[in-house]
Amino acid sequence: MADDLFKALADPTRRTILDELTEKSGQTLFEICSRLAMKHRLGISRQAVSQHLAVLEAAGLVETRREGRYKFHDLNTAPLRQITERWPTTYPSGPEKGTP
Amino acid sequence: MADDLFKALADPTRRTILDELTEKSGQTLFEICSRLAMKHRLGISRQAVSQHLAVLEAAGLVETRREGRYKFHDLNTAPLRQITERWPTTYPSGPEKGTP
DNA sequence: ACCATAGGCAAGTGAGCACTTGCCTATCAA
DNA sequence: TTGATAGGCAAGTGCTCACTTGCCTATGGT
Repeated sequence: MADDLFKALADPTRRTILDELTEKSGQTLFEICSRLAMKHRLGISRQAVSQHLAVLEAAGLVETRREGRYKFHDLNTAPLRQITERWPTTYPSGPEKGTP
Repeated sequence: MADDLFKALADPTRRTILDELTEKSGQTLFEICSRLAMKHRLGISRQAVSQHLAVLEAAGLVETRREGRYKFHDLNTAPLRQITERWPTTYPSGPEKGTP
């Protein structure tokens, strides 16, 4: 459902998590937590990050794989394509297209 | 700010408005209202649509121009580009636009 | 002038969401 | 086993947001 995708992108913390996974995919929950605290100065609980990851996973933006007691989170940007497919972005390389 | 963009996309009614403006750009408020009622069976007040359009305009997705007592709303999909610029969608062969 | 049309402003309400708190399960090392 | 690490589940709280209600302004036709 497209609803899950846009709802997942609506939160700034979730977008920061996507940024972190873009920089390094395959992180664990605790790894993401400490990165958010260090780099972004986000005082956020582990449970909150876990819930964010669940929302991102429901949107298909994050995929998970378990190995022992670790759960790794991988980024999947494929669902983002349906955005520009739904509302095509007119690239400025085209000829005079009307918008001044 | 990117926050306005994703907040604007978070609501399903606003996304439907973007769909309508994609189909026909330059509609007035009442035109959008009646289209939402007819085509999408959305029982929604005029004020609600007006507030949605304000949010879309704050996000830069809709631009307006006044002519007399009419206010026309035009779609601008340019802000959507920053989404796939922020999280690049992995295309199989570089920045080509052709679908694989 | 009148009146209908097109749109704007502001306060109030209800529901959804982010976040916390607290407790529980599973895996690995000593 | 014990203890520490990695993660999950569920109820509660505060705040944001979508929508309504009501009234107001401006433009155009007759």
